[in-house]
Amino acid sequence: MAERIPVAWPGKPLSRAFFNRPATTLAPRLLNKVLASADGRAGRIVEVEAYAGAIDPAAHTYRGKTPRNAVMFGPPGHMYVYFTYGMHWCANCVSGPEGSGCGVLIRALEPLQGLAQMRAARPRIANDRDLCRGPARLTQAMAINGAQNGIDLVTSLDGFAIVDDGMAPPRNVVGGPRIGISVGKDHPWRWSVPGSRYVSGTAAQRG
DNA sequence: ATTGGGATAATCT
DNA sequence: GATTATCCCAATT
Repeated sequence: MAERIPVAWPGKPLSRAFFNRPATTLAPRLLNKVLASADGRAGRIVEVEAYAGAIDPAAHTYRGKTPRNAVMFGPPGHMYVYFTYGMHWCANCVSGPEGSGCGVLIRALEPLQGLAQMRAARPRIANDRDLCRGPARLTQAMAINGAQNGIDLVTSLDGFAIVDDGMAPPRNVVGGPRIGISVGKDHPWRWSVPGSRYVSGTAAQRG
């Protein structure tokens, strides 16, 4: 049996049960949790989007299971990492119930630890605010790519976990429209920490 | 705040 | 074979 490698931020890794909720329920609850790696990096989740499978034309899983999206149809708590726009990786955590093809896209982090490693991974970025401000930026900063597709965030055997360090999600968050999609724009399934400087998008998109 | 270039895999016709 | 994609960056206004 492999040994669990502690991640960089103190707290309790989220359980399988925590992830086993519908994406639209899980997403706002992930705000203020911490995505952490075993190699010393950590960032607080400040922005997320839910993708709701068969009922959501913007979801990769809308048209059923394919080799690319297979992880999303698996157990909750695993990470679905996909490549897009010819150059970018984005990371989701699979939500429940298993088989529903639903997940939550992590869109932005407030960098907490491993800043030097993040800067090294994104050498052109002058401002630490922009290290993890965007779904493809945070994967670069955290060193997430296709090699992490399908890893289990609950056991954290593959070096990543989402931990609860005691900070509650913001109260009274409201969902807004998702970003970067061409269909399903009517669903208000994007949530962020109000007032956070580390949320992605333009001022208009942030509200 | 807005533009346009960048570069590729998966999926659809 | 064509299209589009859960975007980023640098350069402009």
